[in-house]
Amino acid sequence: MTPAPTDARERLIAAAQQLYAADGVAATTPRQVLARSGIGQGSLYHHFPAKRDLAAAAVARTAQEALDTATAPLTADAPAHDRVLGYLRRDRDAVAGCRVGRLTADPLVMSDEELRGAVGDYFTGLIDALTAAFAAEGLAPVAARDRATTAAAVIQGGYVLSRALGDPTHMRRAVDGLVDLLDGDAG
Amino acid sequence: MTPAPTDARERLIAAAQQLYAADGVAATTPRQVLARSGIGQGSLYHHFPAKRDLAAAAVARTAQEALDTATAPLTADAPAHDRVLGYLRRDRDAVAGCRVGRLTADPLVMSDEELRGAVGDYFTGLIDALTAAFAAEGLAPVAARDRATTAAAVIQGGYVLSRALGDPTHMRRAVDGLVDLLDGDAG
DNA sequence: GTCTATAGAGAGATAGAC
DNA sequence: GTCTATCTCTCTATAGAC
Repeated sequence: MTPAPTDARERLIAAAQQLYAADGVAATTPRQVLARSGIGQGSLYHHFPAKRDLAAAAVARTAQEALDTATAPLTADAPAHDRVLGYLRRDRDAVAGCRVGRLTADPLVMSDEELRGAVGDYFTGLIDALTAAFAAEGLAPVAARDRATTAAAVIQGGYVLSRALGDPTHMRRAVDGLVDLLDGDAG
Repeated sequence: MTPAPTDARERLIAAAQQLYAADGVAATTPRQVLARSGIGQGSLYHHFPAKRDLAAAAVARTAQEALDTATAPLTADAPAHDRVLGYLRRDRDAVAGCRVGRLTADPLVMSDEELRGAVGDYFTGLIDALTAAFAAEGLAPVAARDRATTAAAVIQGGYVLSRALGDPTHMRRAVDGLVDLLDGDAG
């Protein structure tokens, strides 16, 4: 009749993920994680020797979840162009910012090789999936890779603009401008 | 024979700007600003009652400088298309990230109306300048605005990708992919 | 206007009972 | 494995002499 052996651990990770999405890793304190998770001080340091270790677990989880979400439309059973549009037009909370992309501005993440690696892996996976979709549209390898990078950048930049201006419209405009070019309306 | 009356003040702002570019506002301590500027504790709090006030001065300065730099190629005496390319291909330290864009992930900046406003004004000015350039190329107002937002997003996203992966190549690819579309090589 | 010294709060982390 | 209590360090800010 043992309870889920890592329940406290999982609750700590979930609480950390939520707090990191709002304030980043460096600005989130262990006390905040305890308050949100309802777990006690001793348990936190039993499961995670230091703040950095909790951060590594929570950031890896967030990056994996975000990659799954992002690549889902790109690997769907549909024409390549529709898959790209599915990625670009996916529902997003643009004003909240990208929970992975924002970590590139977090000093604690960028100074830790493992944390930084998790963020990098997310973008590598995303660009790879986009590159495959553009290649399936018939683009040459280099052009597909460049265009995939452009598409990922438009979404990341759209987050930055919408967050800076407190308005989701800017994400929409950034995507509309790219789709316009992709559909060859102008040149 | 009075010395420059605001010399200490200016040195504090300059030191803060450098530190904010590296670590952000929230993670930069008054002690670091003192160490880098060579100014004493008392002087800091004489010129700036609180950390927030120094941040307001330094962020406003950085945003203004960045806007001047960004719009210089866009307002040059050249054909509109060349002005846009001048903006897109400007020399950037991509791995360092955008010193303004990164502030959208800073809790201290985003929770302060004045600081957030300075960041927003930068992007408003940038998008306006880009919109004017695309309109001068003959694009209709809405299309010009959307495409301007896309261009600004590509640069901001290029910063995020290059920083996440520690490689300036990704900024270059994001720009190349956009230029490819702008020049109508594909569609 | 600048300095040194220091206060008060909260950070990250540890101790040790249960 | 979880708890409460507490330690040490650094943070932001103030005090008061010069």
